[in-house]
Amino acid sequence: MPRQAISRPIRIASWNINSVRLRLANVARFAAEFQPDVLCLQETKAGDDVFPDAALAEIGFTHRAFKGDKGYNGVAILSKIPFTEKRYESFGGIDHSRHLAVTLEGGVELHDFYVPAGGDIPDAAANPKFAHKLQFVADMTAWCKRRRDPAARRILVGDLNIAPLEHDVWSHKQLLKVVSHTPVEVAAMEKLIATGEWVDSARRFTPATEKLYSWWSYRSPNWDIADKGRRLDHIWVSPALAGGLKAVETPRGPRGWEVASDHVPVIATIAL
DNA sequence: ATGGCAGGTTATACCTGA
Repeated sequence: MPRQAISRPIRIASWNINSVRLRLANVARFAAEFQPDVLCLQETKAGDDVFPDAALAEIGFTHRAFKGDKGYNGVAILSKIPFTEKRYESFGGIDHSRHLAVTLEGGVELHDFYVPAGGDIPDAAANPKFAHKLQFVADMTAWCKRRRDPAARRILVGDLNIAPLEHDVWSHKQLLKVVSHTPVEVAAMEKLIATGEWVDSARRFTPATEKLYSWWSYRSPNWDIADKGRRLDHIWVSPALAGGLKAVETPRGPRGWEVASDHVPVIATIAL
């Protein structure tokens, strides 16, 4: 068979799975019900030696790339579309497995990020985890600036751990001092978006005036009723790809599955 | 205003997450 360019819109998903080994059944169910062509995972919590590579191949992801740390962090790109040039870079000055990139057949760069959560105290002087998070985002911004290319065909997905818009959180006012929605983080993310000329794909389809979440705490027993969510998970595309966006879904269902992750997947349908 | 849960680990208490 000759290699063919991708001729139909493809479905690219991002999901913080919070342990890929514990939630293999969730991945299988998601693959069956939502038919992603590419699934980018974060927080796989598995070193490469214990990553469930064969089980994910069984689920139908014929192409897989992964990089994990023992018990923490970890990113993976699972795909039914061939990719080349698996690579990763270090951001934020600590050698965590928080970035993985591939080039999809057809030449689109895909970057999967897991930005540090940042701890509890939103003060870089008092909380090294918050300082690390801000440094990580600043490094991403510098990286975008170095790689600036208006014609580039790029997709950046992941658990970016920042909810930038007022209606990306259940209460803007109550979360202004809560890590993930503080003004300093939001400003850092706005700078990153502007520098990379990224298009926030979900907000192309859900107006900024409408609440939209991808994460609900495990600590709220009635997560669906209380609905105190945040939109921490994102799919961004470069301007050259924005015109191909067909739809973005953030299904709440997977948050209610047995042994659920506290994040739900985000899925973009896009013509490349 | 607070506390509430969950996963992983050379585990059985403590770190992480957000």
